[in-house]
Amino acid sequence: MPEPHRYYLTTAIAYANSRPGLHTLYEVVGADAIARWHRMRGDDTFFLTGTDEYSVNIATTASRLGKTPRAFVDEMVELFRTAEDGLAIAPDRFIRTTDPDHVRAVHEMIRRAYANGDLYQGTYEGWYCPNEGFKAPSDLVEDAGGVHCPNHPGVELQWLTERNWFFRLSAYQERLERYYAEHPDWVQPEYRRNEMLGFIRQGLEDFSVSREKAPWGIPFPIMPDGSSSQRPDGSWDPEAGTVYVWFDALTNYVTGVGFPEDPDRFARWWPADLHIIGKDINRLHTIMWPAMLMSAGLPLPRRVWVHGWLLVQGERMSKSRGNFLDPNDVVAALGTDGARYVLLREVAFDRDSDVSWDSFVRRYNADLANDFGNLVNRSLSMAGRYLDGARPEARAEFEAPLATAWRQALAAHEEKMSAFLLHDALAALWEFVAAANRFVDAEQPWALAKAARGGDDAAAARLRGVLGDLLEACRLVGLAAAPFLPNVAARLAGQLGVPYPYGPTGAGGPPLVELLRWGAGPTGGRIGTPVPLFPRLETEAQLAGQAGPGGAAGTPG
RNA sequence: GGCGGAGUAGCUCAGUGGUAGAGCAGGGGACUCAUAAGCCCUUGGUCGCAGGUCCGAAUCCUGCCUCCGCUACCA
Repeated sequence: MPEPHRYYLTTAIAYANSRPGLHTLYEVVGADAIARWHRMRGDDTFFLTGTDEYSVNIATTASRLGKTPRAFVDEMVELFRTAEDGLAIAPDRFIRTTDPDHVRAVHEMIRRAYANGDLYQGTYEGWYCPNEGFKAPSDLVEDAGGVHCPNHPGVELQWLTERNWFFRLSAYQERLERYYAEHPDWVQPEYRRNEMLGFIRQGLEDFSVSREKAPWGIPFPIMPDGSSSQRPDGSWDPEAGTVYVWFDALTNYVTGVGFPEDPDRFARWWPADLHIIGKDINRLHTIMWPAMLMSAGLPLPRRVWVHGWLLVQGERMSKSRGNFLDPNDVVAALGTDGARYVLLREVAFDRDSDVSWDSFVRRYNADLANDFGNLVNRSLSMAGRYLDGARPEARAEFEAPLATAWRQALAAHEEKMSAFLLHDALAALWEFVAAANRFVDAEQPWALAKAARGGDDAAAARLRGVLGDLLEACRLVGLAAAPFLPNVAARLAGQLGVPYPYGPTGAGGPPLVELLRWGAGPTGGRIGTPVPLFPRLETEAQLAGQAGPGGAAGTPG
């Protein structure tokens, strides 16, 4: 199958209610690596991420801090962008639900649903927890004192009645089931698909898409009588209420690529190739969102990938639990590329994984400092010492044992990347790194060098071949791992004395597959000065010191 | 409660009928190019429990125990 010429991928937009946690940016780091992989392969890539900024809670928090909601989210967004910069995340657009074009896109989605007969006025009523919003009866606990929210037992519940617009999700059950049947892998991993299919088969209820009493939101564009809620002066009639935040949030995926104002751009990028989301919002993305798109007459995304959570001692890392790591601390301790690597290697992309400072440091030292970093360092040092810094060429594929190992490693790596198993994709590359380290000990270049100095021409030739193979191995791993290690990849190329043709976001060079062939590097030239790419981290205590007070999760003591 | 998944070495996991595996962590060794890294060897498991089928079960069947996911409007 030919590679698609364009690739559009998204993350869920992050809820801008407080500073970002590592567990939130994990998803963005994974998406960024996939985006870079596509850019380097030569695909025209559009990577969208951003922030979800409307909600009653945000308005409440802002008010408590004496700020306007807008001023508050501006501050939060700045924190997200700074943390993402630290992780070398390079979106093609950072979308905010407060962006003006997004408001217009949401209005268009609402109008289309209305025109399609999928919106009607109804009444929503139920127990309302001031901290969490409306609660389903099954989510409440009842005792002698009455009914309360299990998460906020001290907060008194209110019985509220809202007149809302409802979306006719019930009308989409069959169409969704058919879509699932005709696109069996559109939700992955498979068990996540099965959960949603089971949910659909239970029958679907309509859901509300407006809120009467949530002023911090996108104005609902339609009055109860079906007329526009926009007034002559351009403002929106507050009587119409606001758009339910999930309807708003999901729409960001089409806003980001030009809906509805730039039809050419939208036609080029939509449907999305990939939505990457957390398992907690699976239903929104694989039931509600496709129904919204069907209603609007738009094609459905090709794939939704549901990743797992970061766990701390078996519990979900989250801001409310307070057991989260600050991404800035992790970057300070491990570096940008080190942080990206340990996150994506240590956490399985298809399920939950326990993380800790200890596991990060061990992974960093074992894989980056000891295995790969040291391989680069020892290979360059030997070339500098034994060959006077002249860059030796790799041997031909048929006489280079590492070339065979590379072919296998690359095939495994690409298979895992295509399946979004990022941790396994890295593991495949690192098996090759281990093979290269074994190769050094098997060949003993220092012994060859000694023989060569003694006038053994065959040993001298073999030495050049062995070192050429090793530098080639380093070049190949550096390039293949570049979506994960974008900064180090460029530095490594400099040390190896080979060009690095890709730009800061991974775009601009030749298709990666060409440069990943054994022997595809330039010939001749000189190597640079070896400088450790990943300085070894000595102790956890040292790390904890660097990490500061925010680094609570898994810190000893 | 219903549906689904999992329990294998200290940790994370692979292994769907034929003499228990990997990585990391732990122990020992030889080497020296290297970030005291790398390489080689190695300790360690009644494969959740109890039955059953089979010449043979981590693997199939039954029951039980434990854990997890989904079971609709915080985002």
